[in-house]
Amino acid sequence: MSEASNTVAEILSKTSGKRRQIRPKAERRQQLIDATIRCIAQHGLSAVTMQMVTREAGLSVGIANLHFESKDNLLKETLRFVAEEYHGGQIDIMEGDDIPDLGERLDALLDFQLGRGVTQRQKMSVWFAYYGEAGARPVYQKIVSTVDRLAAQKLEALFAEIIHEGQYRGVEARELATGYSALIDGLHLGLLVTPRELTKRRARAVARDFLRRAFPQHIR
Amino acid sequence: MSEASNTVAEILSKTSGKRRQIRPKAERRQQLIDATIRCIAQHGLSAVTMQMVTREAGLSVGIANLHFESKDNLLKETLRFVAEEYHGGQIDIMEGDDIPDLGERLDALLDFQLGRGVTQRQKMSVWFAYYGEAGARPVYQKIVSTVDRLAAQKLEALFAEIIHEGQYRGVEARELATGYSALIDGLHLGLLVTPRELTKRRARAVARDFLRRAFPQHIR
DNA sequence: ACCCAGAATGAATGAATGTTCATTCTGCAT
DNA sequence: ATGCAGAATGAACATTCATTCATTCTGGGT
Repeated sequence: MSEASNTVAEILSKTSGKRRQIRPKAERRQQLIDATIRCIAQHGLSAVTMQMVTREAGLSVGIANLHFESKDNLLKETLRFVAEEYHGGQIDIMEGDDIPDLGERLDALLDFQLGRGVTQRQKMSVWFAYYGEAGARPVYQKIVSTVDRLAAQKLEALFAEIIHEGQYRGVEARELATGYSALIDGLHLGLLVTPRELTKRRARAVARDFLRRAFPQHIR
Repeated sequence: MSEASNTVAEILSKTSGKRRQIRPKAERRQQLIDATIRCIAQHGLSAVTMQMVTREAGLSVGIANLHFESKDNLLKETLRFVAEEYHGGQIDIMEGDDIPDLGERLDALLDFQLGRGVTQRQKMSVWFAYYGEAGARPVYQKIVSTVDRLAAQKLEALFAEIIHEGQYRGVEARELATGYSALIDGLHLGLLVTPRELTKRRARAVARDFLRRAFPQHIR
């Protein structure tokens, strides 16, 4: 009977080296979201399938519908995660008092927005994949605009502080903040679509140029 | 025999009011591309189906594969059309000598980029739908970057002319052109995703602000 | 008046994909 | 040791969609 006692799990562990593991719901959710991000970045949103995502996560197909109700929901939650991570990071820098100097704080913000390595590129892909669908999907619009609004307010507040400190004339915080945000978005697009023409180095220089022209005393 | 002489076309023309018409290939191609644009804008790139496109065009399903070889090809050609239309329009303005004053020419460019009505919104949707997939699809990257490069060169040339004419100091045409292009792209994104917060009017003001800060003598 | 090249049609086909669920398995509690 | 709650699996199913192609139709040329 020793041969018949081989369980499915034992056979699997011998052939593919994998063994079924039970993990809490929250962990599996994150695992699936991470896999979704990688899949979108590599294959594009429209090519992503459930099979692809679960394979990438090293799990079975059924599990995605166990922890998320549907593919639609998984994609929605993935967008929410990326949006909150990106905007959360910005907000932490902007309202963090660990960098008292306002000019330095701006620099830190720029570093966050245009820095990082491959990971950042993956997030960018996801970001714009959803933007592309946002025109037709109000759900996506809502998720993005909710977090976006808060970040925009913080940025405007930071700019207002800087304008006050530098006693700059003829500039409006609101207008500048809108412009800066748009500029960063546009640079991300350029980095994604035409990486040959726009390097990360140049993108940074362009963004700094914008800030320097607006706040010459704070950005040298 | 009079009853049996009813052709399919005649029956169709009585029930749906439509009659089969033969038109040259080029016309059908454009008709299908236009329908594709409307479908992408309304339903999103990932939801577009051949049935949807051909119904929107008022044609049968088979015809799409007759004039384009495949769905993939139809989508590719649609992107090419939108890209060339947008960049072509910009280039016409930039190198057109019908507006001798450089400041006015800049204004005309801005009008083209952020003006127009509903049509423009449709094109924007298409534009970003493809950007979203570009990270994973080199074909799209190539189409966009090809036309993009030419427009970028023209813009840089225009900026260089303006810098020379105004004898502006401490500004580089190349850097400014990259920044301006990114800014416009970012504003388009904002108009698409958060139309509540960013109106077309404000987008224009922000873009003009950028130009005014760079070329104060040319843009008042 | 008739012909026919090729434009147009849409039912049929097969492949791909999201979702379900009966079954198996794990690890904690007893 | 043992039981069991619920986590995990993946074959099966139903649907949707791109593509094909046999057939029908059109309009210019003769």
